[in-house]
Amino acid sequence: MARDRRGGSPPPTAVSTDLTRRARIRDAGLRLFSERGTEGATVRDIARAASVSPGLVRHHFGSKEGLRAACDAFVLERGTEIKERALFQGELDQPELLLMHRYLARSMVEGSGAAASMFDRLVQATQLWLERHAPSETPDPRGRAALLIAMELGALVMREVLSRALGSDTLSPEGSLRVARAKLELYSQPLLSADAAARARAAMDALGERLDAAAAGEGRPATGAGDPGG
Amino acid sequence: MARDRRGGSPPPTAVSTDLTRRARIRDAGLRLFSERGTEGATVRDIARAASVSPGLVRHHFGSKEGLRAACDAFVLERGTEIKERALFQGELDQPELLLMHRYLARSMVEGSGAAASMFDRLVQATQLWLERHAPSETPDPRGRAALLIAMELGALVMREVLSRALGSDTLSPEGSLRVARAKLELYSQPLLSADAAARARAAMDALGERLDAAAAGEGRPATGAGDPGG
DNA sequence: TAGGAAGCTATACGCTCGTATCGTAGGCTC
DNA sequence: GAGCCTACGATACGAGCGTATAGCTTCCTA
Repeated sequence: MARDRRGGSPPPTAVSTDLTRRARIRDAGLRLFSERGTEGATVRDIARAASVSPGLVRHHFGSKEGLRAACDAFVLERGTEIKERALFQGELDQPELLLMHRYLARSMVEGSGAAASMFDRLVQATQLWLERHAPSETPDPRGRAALLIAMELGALVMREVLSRALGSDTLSPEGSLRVARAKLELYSQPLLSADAAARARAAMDALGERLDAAAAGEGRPATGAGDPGG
Repeated sequence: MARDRRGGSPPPTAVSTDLTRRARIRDAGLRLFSERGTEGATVRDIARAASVSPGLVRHHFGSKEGLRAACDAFVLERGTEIKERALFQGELDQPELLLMHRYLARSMVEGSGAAASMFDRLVQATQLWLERHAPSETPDPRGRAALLIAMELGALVMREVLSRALGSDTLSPEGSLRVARAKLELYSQPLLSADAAARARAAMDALGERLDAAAAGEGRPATGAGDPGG
């Protein structure tokens, strides 16, 4: 992925950016995949966005799926690096980080292969964060972390409707500040009173026992309960 | 949408279910749209799932978009009814409710028109729920509710990766119980200490002031901060 | 300085999609 | 029972997709 500039019809002048054409294609793929999904983003569109012929996409990445895999790999590699920089050096307002997030969120909705491993990685990091900053004697720390990450990413995926409902773009400075404040609100005070929580816990324990009993005798199934409002 | 049964190639015998063919198409659309998205679900597949010719889809709904609109309308209408029944009569384990949820979540990811209005409706209901059960002197109750709903739906959309990470299907009795417990955990105890919350709040206030100042003089933008682990 | 390798475009093939059109069968109205 | 409306299937069409291939240009190497 180092700098290289060779042959081709257009004479070797700088073309819009100083990136390799290969890198330009990858970046365009990253952006269009996260905006429109794997199906929605066509090779031709990606090529156009990179100011390149569709054939070149195939030349460099073999196939659309190949480009997809390359994007996955890139996010997996650079993503963690960028995220660490953001977390530990406070460089939070990187548009690159946002792009990675959006790409990941899309991938996870669509169930891409690399998305799953990235999700696992995020869950593990979150679990560590939770153990350090929000300890709890929960019997299922991994479940707690996984659900939190899924919900976090959800807010990103729902960006469009969320923006509409709030009246301001979630990605704009004002909108993201508003979301950040709301998130702070949600994270700093419990939604359920100790009373309600205890009642819900009891109900779930009962359900769990019923489930265990059913497992032994192939009884009727039962689904979850107890979420506020949604 | 009443019962009707007229002409057609197959003699008037009962076909697989007792639903109108029109209703069968709508149901298949509901299912396939929520499983594969608007692009992923083809008219031919939907027709096959409904044991019907592709032409009949067009006949009844005009176009694929028409079918989509009909599904939206159905969810908008029946959805609230079902949800109310679920909430107020405790009938939580309806597979129909789950289908509606999944359809909605997909719609919102894809930004369908009706999804937006449904989202608004959900936000309003959640806001009421929050005011009653988790009062707070937040300056932005609507923002809090909207974010909560977006995150709730996110967990649904991320079902695939979430299931993979947890090791058990989120929709199975065991899996959904586990998710419900994790959710209870998250909702019943704050993730941020009063200390950390105060610090974050101060940082956001500072950011907000900087933003207001910039608004007057067209200064440089700045993006949000302060989310745990994600 | 000849020749192969790499970057790149242009063009075309085959497939699948949404949609349009036509033909047919049954029920309703007068 | 003639005429018409509605339900429905079969077939076809054009567009857009991913992909294959051929050919040109430039650089590297021997």
